[in-house]
Amino acid sequence: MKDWIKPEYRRIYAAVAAIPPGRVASYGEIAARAGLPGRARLAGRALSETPKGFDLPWHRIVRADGRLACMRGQREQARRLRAEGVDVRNGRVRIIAHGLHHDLDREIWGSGC
DNA sequence: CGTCTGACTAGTA
DNA sequence: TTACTAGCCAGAC
Repeated sequence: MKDWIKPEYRRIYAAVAAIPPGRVASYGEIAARAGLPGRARLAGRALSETPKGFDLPWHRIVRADGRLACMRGQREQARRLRAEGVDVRNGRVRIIAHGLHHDLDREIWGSGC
């Protein structure tokens, strides 16, 4: 079993684990938060090789345009996201509402424009 | 070494 | 909206 994980991978896993339930983040966003800007593919690779023992919310990672990653568990990903209250329609989520950049709560409860 | 692949992204048409 | 491009970079061969 793999014991030594690259520091970059560990930071990526940490960034993924930091995503709150009901929110989603893109691969690029994860990479940036891990101190690896512009390396979205690395985030994807890291996630595809998540070692056992890392119980990460992988379903909260989507592509930059909101579409779910074209992978084996796309359906499972949609199911888990919906279970967290994320609106998934036709294989994509609304980044505007669930992305980390946007604070939905503030929009609802704030003073508006 | 070179080449291909991929859970990616931003830009252009 | 989709399709294609260049840029990206770690593994596998």
